[in-house]
Amino acid sequence: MQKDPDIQLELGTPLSERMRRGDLFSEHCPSREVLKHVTSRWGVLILVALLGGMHRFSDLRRKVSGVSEKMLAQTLQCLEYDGFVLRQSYPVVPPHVEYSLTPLGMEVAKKVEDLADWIEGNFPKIMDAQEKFKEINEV
Amino acid sequence: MQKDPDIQLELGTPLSERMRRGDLFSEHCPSREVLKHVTSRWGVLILVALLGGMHRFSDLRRKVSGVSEKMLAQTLQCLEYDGFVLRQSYPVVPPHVEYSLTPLGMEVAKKVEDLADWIEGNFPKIMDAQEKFKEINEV
DNA sequence: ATTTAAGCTTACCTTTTTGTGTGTACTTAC
DNA sequence: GTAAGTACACACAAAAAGGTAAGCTTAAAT
Repeated sequence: MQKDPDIQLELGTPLSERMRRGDLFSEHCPSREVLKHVTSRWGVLILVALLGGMHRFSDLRRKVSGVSEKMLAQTLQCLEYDGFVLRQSYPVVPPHVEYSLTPLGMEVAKKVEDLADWIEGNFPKIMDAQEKFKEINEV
Repeated sequence: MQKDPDIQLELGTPLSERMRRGDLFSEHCPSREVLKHVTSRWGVLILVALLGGMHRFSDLRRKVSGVSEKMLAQTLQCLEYDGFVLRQSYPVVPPHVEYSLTPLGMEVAKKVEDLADWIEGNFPKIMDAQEKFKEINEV
């Protein structure tokens, strides 16, 4: 009987450790927010794109095809806030802004790229599995 | 001048290669769907949870705290469809269903866990960055 | 003289995602 | 006799994400 049923105590790990790293399995874990930014629809693509080096806003917009200006700006702000992206603006006309990865950002971006690459590389296998599923479940 | 402006031709990579792996940067790339399933709010947590071995529906519901039954069922179906999760149901009363990772699922799950672990482990650094951002931008 | 471009912001609207509550069929525990 | 657990499905509602179009500033290109 707990006051807040959301707080899960995992007895295997000491409390201090859980506070320091957060525990993604427990609700309201602050790490979930960061995870959301990183794994968001456009977050993934932007991070991977920036692994290729510095990009201007419009470069990113063209590279990550399908993203709207609004979403690009918003996602970049999240990633900047988390310390993954560095934004350098030069106050000239027309505006000139450069986006790049911070050292911290490089690390996450590599993890994200790993995942993305795996999916791209194994896409044929996945499609096979999907076909089999459809056959079996007569969809 | 193209009929479908969404189709981006990246001249660095041969066409056959792009068709086989898909290109996440181009809109409507089918891999984006799979990526969405895997990086979805609950997809990440479910995959990581299943790395710990077979789970029943309710076990997962308790472990991945915050997930609703509806979302759990839906996400599991997506992951099953993609060939990442194996569902074995025993027609007894009350119902008994076991979920586990396929070999393919283990591979993605590891990539996802890598990412999740990195975020959990570096969360203090991220928080520091967030604090600095707030100071500088007087939020 | 008008268009184009840069990098956004804002308001408004649509689509997608997620949550809630209910029902089901049956058994075991209280 | 009633409640709880099991693994969902379904209908409805709320919330979040995303798209669209306009505006801003100033200079260069047409």
